[in-house]
Amino acid sequence: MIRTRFAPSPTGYLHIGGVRTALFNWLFTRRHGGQFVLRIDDTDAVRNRPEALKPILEGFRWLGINWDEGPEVGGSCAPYFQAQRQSLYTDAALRLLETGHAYPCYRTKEELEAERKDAEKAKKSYVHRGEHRNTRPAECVRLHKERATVIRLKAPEDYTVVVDDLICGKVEVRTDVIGDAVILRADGRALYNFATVVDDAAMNITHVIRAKEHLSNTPVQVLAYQALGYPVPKFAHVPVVNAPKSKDKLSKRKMKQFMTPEVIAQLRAVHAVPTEASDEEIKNREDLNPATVAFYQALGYLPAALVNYFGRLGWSLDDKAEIIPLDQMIANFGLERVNASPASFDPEKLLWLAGEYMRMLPLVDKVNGVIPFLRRAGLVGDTIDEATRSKIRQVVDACGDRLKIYTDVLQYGAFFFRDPVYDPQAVQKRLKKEGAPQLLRDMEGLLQGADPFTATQLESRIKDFCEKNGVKLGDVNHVLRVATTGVMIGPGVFESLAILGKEEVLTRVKTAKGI
RNA sequence: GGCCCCGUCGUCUAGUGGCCUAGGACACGGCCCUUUCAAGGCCGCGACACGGGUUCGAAUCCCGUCGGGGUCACCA
Repeated sequence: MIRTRFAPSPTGYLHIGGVRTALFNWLFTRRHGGQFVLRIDDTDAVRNRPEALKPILEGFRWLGINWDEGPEVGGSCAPYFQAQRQSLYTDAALRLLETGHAYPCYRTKEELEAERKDAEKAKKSYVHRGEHRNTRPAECVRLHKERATVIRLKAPEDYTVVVDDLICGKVEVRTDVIGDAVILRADGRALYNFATVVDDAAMNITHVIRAKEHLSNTPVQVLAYQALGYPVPKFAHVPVVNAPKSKDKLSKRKMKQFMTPEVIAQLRAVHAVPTEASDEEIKNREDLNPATVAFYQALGYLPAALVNYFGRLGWSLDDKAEIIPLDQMIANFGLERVNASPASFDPEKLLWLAGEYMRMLPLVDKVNGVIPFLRRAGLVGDTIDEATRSKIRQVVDACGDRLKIYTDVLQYGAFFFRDPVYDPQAVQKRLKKEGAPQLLRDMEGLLQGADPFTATQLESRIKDFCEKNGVKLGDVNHVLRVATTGVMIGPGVFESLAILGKEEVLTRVKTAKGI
């Protein structure tokens, strides 16, 4: 039985890099009918707030990445919070002390710092070897009982650790460059490197699929497995995700740089943030940063598109496939086809994919999907009656392929739900043009006489008008569009007029004449 | 600095010695379609980091150089 895990720390948001790693774990597990475990790495008590876990779980749920064991679902290896598993780490460390695989170390920070500097000066690896390395186990235990201190793992001498990585290949490291790593702090708390080993072993994890930055730590972890007498799992280190158009890691520490004025403007435009929020406040919203999943959710991306995109980032099915439905991805995902080199996150390709997924979505689903975003923007009320739903359906239909993400409905169709906001540029270009007022007067009559007030009826009448008067259809439509919608872009004019209805259209034309 | 990993169009990738004058996708440019904007169709731009080998033949194998990243914590 294949078992994998993902161990996020509760940061308050689901980072894109992490999602990609988690997705690879999940795909691999589902492909092989295994079990996927979510374990919460909450040992950093200062940084972790309990409520900071929720957004992460919600993010996974939204994407459809479900876990077989972990928070809220439980499992036979509970608890799934590392802060609650401390005794396991202590026991394991004590056992290592007793079996002669570990020893207490009383070196001060200053002494260690000096050692490190010497090593650097000598251009050698810094490898710490404590004075109690060769002290007898019983004596080590006694020493530690007498005065609790740091416990170090004893790296065997003259030995080569071999990590047979499923993505990176065989990596060999000699123990003479591996220091005796601290596994337990002086206050008794375990270090990450040790806690993961103990947990992964206790949870019977067979495949450790994690980010590349852990590759260098793996040899010392392998040593820990061996000292503990545990079977060593298979490792697969997936390359990091780089920032857009860059070779730098998409770092959690540099998230603010993605909150550009454009991004902030976009969040405002779709009402993803309170209107009264300042730019600075928005910039600090880690939960809405473009490096997080929630950002794309707030913009109305389809989760399936995100999954497809991240699945394709660093992994490929063949030489052609871009749109890969989930079932196909699960059926074909394999670590052999994961690229060993880093991949940059490309928001533009993601948007394209989002559009492709939106296009495939049935109209009913689009309508349901768009409603919360219309509501958030204050364009529809809490309850949607049949007439409103029907109107939304017409609007979404008229938007057609323009709708790539749900919030696009705001850009292309807001004027269907409120009075037009006249764009000065559009007014200048279309309504202030010579002949425009006369054209609008002509249109009033034409629109008045249109019956039924449908797109096809309007189209034939307007085309007829153009022919008789020797005007270009484009010129008429531009004026009509700006007069009734306030802007220069949007769905087809005929469809738009029909959706607005005769009465509303005439009102708007009248208003436009007065500008 | 030591150690480890990586290096094909701007980006995601195909490629495992001959099918490669390197294929696909996003982006970009042009044209067509067209009532705007999207979408669509066609065309185009554009890469094997560099230098040595091995071989009849190398993007693919070996060595070196350069470049990028990671890691060397009582962080995760």
